[in-house]
Amino acid sequence: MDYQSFCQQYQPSKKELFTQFYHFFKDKFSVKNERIAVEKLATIIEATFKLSANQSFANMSLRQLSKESGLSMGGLYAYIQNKQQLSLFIHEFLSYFVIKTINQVTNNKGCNNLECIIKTHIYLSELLQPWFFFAFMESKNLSRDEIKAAIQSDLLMESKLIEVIKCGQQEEIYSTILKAETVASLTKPLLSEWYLKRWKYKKRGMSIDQYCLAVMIFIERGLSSPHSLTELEQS
Amino acid sequence: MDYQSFCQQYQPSKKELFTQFYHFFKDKFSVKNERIAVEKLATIIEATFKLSANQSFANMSLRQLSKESGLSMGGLYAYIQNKQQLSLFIHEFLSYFVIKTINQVTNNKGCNNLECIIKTHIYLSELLQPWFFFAFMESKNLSRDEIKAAIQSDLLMESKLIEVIKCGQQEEIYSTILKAETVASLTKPLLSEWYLKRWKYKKRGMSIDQYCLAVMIFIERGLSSPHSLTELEQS
DNA sequence: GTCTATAGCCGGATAGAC
DNA sequence: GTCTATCCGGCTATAGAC
Repeated sequence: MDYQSFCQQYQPSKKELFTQFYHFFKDKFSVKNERIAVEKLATIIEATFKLSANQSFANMSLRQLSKESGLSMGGLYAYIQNKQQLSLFIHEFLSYFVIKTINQVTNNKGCNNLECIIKTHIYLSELLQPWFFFAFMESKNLSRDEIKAAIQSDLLMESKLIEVIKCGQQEEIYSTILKAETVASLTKPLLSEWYLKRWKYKKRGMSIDQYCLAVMIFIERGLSSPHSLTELEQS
Repeated sequence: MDYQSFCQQYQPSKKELFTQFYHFFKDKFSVKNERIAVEKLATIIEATFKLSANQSFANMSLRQLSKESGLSMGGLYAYIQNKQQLSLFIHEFLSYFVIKTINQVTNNKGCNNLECIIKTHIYLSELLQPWFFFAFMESKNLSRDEIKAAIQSDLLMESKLIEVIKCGQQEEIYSTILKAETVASLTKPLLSEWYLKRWKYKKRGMSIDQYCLAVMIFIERGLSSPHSLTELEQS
């Protein structure tokens, strides 16, 4: 699986994405016309990403947002009840969407190896980079309960990693110098790195698949037992 | 070198730290009595860390800060010219302090190996965890020029890493599958992970030296050339 | 050096016309 | 559905007493 083939199967168009978004929170919007709502929501969310990427969500005023999105202040409030809810919407939908996609991928492909899980996460974070970036940066401002909900997709990813690693360790494909939990924990920041510092790698001319490869080399080697290392080196 | 010995040599007391802080910005404070200023600055900065850890610097009001630090609103303004400057002070001093310490360590010890550089960074980030956390989270709100300045310690670290890795590659101790720049880039998020998620590892009972060991295993293996891998495994 | 009191502004949110 | 106009609270920052 490479990025291109992943996209063909799982990349939603902007319209598809925000249609799902609309239906996920349907009853919360006073705007009932789906066609209009989907379009405006896309504008609002994207403007939010743009503005809070430079400053931060807290520093973004709704006046700025209204200007950037082309809606009036009043118009904005047809889509959100208050500012905080806007942030919440983003967190909750991302969490839902990530979990859904991860489950899809792992089920469909019978893909239960490290490489597949890691690539799925990196590819997803590429497709939804502003979402991931926002969720990472603004997670602090959620209330306890909201954090719990938003963290689920993170936990799912981590548990999938641990599961696969433990499995490999039992089959003695992987070394047990490091606990599965430790490897999983060290893997996660390598996944975040891609969407947090994407500009850096783009600038350097590193493609997403090259990045995945580098991460895989790191992890596979960190996990490799002595007799498998020589093979790895040759491949 | 372990954490304890690092502390003995480099850990500043709170008083020492904020005395340096005071002198670094001396002319900016209207309070001239050093004894008083150092003490109050410590209170203010620590209150800032506490408050912006839960919310964010942007969401922290100066009223909250005045309550938390025990100074009145007016009193605060003897130490800062405005809110933004408070954030700037933290970034600038941290950058200065990190660069200073890294240079000290690498010079004193003739410590020019990967392990030493990585440990230095992780140990430092432990000593100054709130500073590092703050700098990471609030870096977005700096202006372009300020970012450049604050990023210097980051660059220094990265260039030191690259240098050492390239050196090892030339001596054929390290493999060249991955470019030195790539390994350095993948290493940095592993360093940040410790101060960003410290509670997680504390809770799990993982000590800082255990964490360093795990990171070193990851990286050394990612870099190891085939003939050195077997040795590594046995050690 | 530090406080209280207050100026002045800006941001979130709402009412009501269209 | 969307806009304009406006309210009101809270924020940063300052003036001036002690």
